[in-house]
Amino acid sequence: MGVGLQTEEITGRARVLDAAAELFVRQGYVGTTLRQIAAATGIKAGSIYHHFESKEALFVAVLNDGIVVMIDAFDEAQSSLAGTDDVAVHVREHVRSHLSAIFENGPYTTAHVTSFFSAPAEVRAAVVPKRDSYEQKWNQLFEVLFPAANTKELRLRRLILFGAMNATAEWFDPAGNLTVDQLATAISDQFLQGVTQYES
Amino acid sequence: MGVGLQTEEITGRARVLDAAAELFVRQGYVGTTLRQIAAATGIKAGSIYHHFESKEALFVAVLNDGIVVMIDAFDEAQSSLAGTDDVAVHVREHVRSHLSAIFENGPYTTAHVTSFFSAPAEVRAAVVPKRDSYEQKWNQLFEVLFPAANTKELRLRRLILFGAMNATAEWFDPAGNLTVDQLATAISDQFLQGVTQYES
DNA sequence: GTCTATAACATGATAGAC
DNA sequence: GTCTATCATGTTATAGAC
Repeated sequence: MGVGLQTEEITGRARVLDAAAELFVRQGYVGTTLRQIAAATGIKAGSIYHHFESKEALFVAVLNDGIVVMIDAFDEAQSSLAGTDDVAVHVREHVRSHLSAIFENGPYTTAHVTSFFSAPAEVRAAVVPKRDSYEQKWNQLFEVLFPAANTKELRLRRLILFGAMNATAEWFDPAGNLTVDQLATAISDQFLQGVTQYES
Repeated sequence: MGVGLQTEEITGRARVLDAAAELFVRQGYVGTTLRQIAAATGIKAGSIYHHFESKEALFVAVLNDGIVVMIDAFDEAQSSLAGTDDVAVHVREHVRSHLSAIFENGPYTTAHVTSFFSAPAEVRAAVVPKRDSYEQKWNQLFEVLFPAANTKELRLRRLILFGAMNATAEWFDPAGNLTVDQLATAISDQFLQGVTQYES
């Protein structure tokens, strides 16, 4: 639900969540302490346990919110594309929506893509259902857009695209020369046409 | 130098390094303790300080060895391609060599690609020179292969490709259905031609 | 080169007052 | 809902014996 990011009533729980998400992005799960999260929230470490039963539960909440943001962005993009048939437009718009979730929707999605794999097994297990449902949306999209390819091939292509997109969280600076939109176009073009356009 | 991986004389230092690399891959830097590394080596935690002056220095050594493996693999691939002009062959062979370094050359390279960005700033700074020299090799390769593109474009394409390649460390299972060679072909094809081949 | 022992400190978590 | 105080444990790192 991206708690605390959209409404005025920012509860104490949401403020803890916001602070935690930001710190997890910068320092990872193990590298972030409850004392740091508490300090960033403006409370003391012990008080966090009024909102979450453990550090792991807090992490699960952050990662889950991260996918929810991505899922919402995906659905919105899909709605806005209802009247279009152009494969390239569909791909570009969904790539843009995924990157936008990472760079323009707070730290939740960024925390998800950067620290899902390094999360403790129990945390990953708790997050996997929603994460799977997001991946299924992409798989289904690809099956519609590329009916000539088989499921296995498309899954591989999706993993390659996800790798390229999620890695941007590690090197792309939205305040730099390139905008998120331009980055989305570059990745989408690359995914659709490759680099053959540059061959001499 | 990939210490301890190639010769018979496996020094105590190299055995610590090997154990550390493997644990860093599985648990990350902060998630791995000196006691675990010592136990995996067959010594006690305090003894590690005979070989390395700190945990950070040990991490730096692992990450640096990881790039050295990649650099060696790159140079070898380049030598073996001396007689070929085919752009696709060059790209495929270098992609294969990069993936081979991750999946078939011990845990050093894997540790590098999975935990470079989450490493402490001082560690990253110590590793950056060699890392840069590897990236420059790719940039130079691309400028030769795609003379029609400008430097900025090629840097962006390289980052997209690196994202796709390095992310495989997180999901690809070399013991599964797909071989490393097949994975390399898929990524290389995707990079060169995109998915347009599947468009209806 | 490895050991034991320990210093010095940080961590997640709990209990009970306000 | 937040506080203080504290527990139990784990952490890197050091010192000196063997």
